[in-house]
Amino acid sequence: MQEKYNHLDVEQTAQTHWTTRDAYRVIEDAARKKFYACSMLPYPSGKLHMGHVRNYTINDMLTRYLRMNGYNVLMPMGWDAFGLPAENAALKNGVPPARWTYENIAYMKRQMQAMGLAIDWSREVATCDPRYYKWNQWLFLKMLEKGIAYRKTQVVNWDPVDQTVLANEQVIDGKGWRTGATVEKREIPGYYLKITDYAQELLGHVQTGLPGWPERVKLMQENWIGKSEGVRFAFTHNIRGDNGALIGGGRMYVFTTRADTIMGVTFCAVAPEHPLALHAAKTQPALAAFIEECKTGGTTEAELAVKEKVGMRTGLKVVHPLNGHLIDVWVGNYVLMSYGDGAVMGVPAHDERDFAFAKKYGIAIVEVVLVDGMTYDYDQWQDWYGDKQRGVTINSDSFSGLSYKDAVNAIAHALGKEGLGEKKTTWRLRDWGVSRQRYWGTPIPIIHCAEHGAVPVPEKDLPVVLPQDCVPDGSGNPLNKHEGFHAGVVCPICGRSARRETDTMDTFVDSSWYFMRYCDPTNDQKMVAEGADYWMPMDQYIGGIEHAILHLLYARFWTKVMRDLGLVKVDEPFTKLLTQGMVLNHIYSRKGEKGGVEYFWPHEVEDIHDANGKITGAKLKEAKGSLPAGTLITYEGVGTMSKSKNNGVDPQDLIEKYGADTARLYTMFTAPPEATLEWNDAAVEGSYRFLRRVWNFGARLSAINNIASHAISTGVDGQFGKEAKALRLEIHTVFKQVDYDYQRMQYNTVVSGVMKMLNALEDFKSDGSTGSVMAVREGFGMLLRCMYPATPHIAHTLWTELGFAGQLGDLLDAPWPKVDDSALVQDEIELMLQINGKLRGAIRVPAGSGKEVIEAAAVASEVFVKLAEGAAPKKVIVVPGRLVNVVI
RNA sequence: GCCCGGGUGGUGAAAUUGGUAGACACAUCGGACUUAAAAUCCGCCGCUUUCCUGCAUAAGGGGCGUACCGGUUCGAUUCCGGUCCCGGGCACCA
Repeated sequence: MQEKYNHLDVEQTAQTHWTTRDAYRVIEDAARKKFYACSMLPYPSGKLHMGHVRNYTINDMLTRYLRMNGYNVLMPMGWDAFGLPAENAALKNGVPPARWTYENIAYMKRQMQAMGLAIDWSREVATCDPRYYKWNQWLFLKMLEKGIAYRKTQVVNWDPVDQTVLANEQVIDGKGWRTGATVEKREIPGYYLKITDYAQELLGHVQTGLPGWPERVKLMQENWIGKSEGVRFAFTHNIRGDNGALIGGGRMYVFTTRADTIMGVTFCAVAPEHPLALHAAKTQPALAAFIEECKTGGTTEAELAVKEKVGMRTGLKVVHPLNGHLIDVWVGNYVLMSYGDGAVMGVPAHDERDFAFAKKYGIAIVEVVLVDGMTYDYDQWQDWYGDKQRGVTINSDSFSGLSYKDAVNAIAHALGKEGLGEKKTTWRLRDWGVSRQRYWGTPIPIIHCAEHGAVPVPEKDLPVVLPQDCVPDGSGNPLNKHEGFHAGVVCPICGRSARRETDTMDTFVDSSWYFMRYCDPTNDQKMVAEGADYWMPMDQYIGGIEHAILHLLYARFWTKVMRDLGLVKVDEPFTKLLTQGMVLNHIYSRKGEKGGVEYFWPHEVEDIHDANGKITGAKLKEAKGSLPAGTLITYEGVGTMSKSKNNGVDPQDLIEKYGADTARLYTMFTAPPEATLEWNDAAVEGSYRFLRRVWNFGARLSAINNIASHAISTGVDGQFGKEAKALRLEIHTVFKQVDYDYQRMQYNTVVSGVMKMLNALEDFKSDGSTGSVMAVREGFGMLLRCMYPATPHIAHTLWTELGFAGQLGDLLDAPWPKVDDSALVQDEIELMLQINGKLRGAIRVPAGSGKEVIEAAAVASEVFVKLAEGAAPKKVIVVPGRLVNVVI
């Protein structure tokens, strides 16, 4: 074999071997234990980034490990190929999104192949392929039929200059990203999916049906779904609209989880779009202007939450349902029309936000809950004002003197008697709006007829194919102007000329079921074929923690819809979930003269540290453009790697310089899979060095005559000398830990274990006896199999070169090693000795000693005698195999 | 603002979840090999030397130490309460 490790040769040869064998094609086989291990499908942004490398290496390690353990393992791959970045690239380069996307896919696929991933490429899926998105359209039509999909207005970010809808990402500080114009909220019609119909089941399964999911993800989903029990009730009024009818039937509904405080209501607030607000604005120009002002700014929850809470009186009054007081109706910028009934009651005494609002506008504060006899201070909010558990109602007529629970029951009962309210469960979760005013997505299969309105495209006409030749220019959806898309379109009902819907679907639709399509990706008869019954549910899903809520919740919902339509049998798609941590890198920027921000690559700057070693800033290493070397650069901290911030690391450089095995080993070794990884490329060299050491050891071994014939025969302990026994104890002890770490997917310590194995083998002084050679061969054979899932190329080559393949077969399917218990037997063990909980020394006792023997040894030890100074032990705690603690 | 997670040496981290804190590595430094360099191999590597023994900044012992403050326990990186900082998500980025 070659004396020097040459990663190019090794990786090429191994990959050719696997390709020739068609090693990764898997077929459904009911006789074998199946395992479906899948990564979240990548967006084809151009190149792989380190997050991908990390994700797929985890997936690949799992796949190869399980295959050696006898499983029929599926590892598929696909492309989340629709989306905004392709349109942005088109704006920049004038290249149609389709071409850009397919070129990226081709490039990234080559990169994945160079990484040596055990992907079954025969199942590849691209979501922009009509054979795929046809089924998005098909299921959407089924949902329309079932009433799961419906149409209503949605609020979007509107750029008044470009006359286009903006994504939240395209709104920067309330301004359009390209025009700088102040963004407005605008209501337009769109399609929604009734995920709220599934809220209870989605919540229930989080709590009981997903034991293989991380607790933190389940908690996040639980909070997102946000079940709350409360009371929905109405204030009454006789305000009439222009048509003479009572607005809202004379009722203004609100929802509250604090019905016990209803007697403390001193105002109400409605959303700017609420019918009462719009009615009042007709006669009050100031109010109309205020409502208009509320429309500025973006739509994100974060933005609304930090916005100052402001309001304006409408002059309208409504009647309190229990005490008959007339209550002022305000318009509040913090009330959302899309949440509940678009109106809230205001109880300043017991809600922090209402308190602040009341102080600001001089609204009365009426204390109606007393906590532990504490004195209410009307000037200053205290946290206990909102404490419902310890409170007792006061100032509440017949509802006074009650606990929270009793007060809510009594008040709900009283409202019920009047027919003005009842207990209700509400959800924070909102229905899923799937309409996007964009080109590069799945066309929504609807035809608009002047007479019949929005008419579903007949199933036989699917797919509605997206034209491939559009180049977005930033002003609206190019499908509106694409004549071919609308040519010859007729209403399916009356046959008269009509227009296609030009909205496309949210790309979360694409990613909500692709993992079922992998089971039979080109089937043109069925959305999912029988293969899905074999592979689903997915056994292990792996992806970024950033998808903990939206993607995972939508995929769970979509699966349940498919189940209810009889397409699949599973309730939940993902049995186990591993949420990989983000790969972060430092971000360096500088404000340009014109106000824009320029980002710098980490390698272009040198950090400036304070006395504690913290980075406070940076300076340019070399001149760049008009900026001289040494120019001060702002350090923005760490953040996810992104193209726009110039802080991505291209794995291609690593692969070319050191090989895929080094890139894989490094990403696995540097941090545990679930942890955030702050990039630091100084340590890559070390991983390469380790592989070279493994290679060199293998080369030395192959030089020993007949090494291949020294197969181990377990259980024949007598054949090993003392040194060989010690080596086997070390190797098998470490292997036991490595195997445990494989099972819990803690791959960083798997790599540590492999390093420990090599250290032990290198330190071993062979006496040339058969036992010595056998122990080394056994140890190295175990090492190769342990490192193989992480670094398959080098392991495959050494395995073959050293003749292991001849005995145990191709490493792909070689049997996973077993711990030889006889190698773990020890005569004597060491226990730590603590006195009063402090470590003072150690004692040696025969293995398997009982508590009495250990106690006696501890008390008799030199350390104890010296420190106890004759005092008798008060208590002795023995932790088997670890330590003994004597309390005196 | 709200929800979730994290914080351990110069650096990445480990500690099988209450039992030897820093395994395994990276970097720096010191040494071997070499005419030299590279490569390789070996060694040191939390703080405290105004805590003690010592000529000693050698060696040994002691004390402190897992973001910070407090608590539970024979024993806390691990459990509980509070604070600070960092990261992820917040429904049209994916």
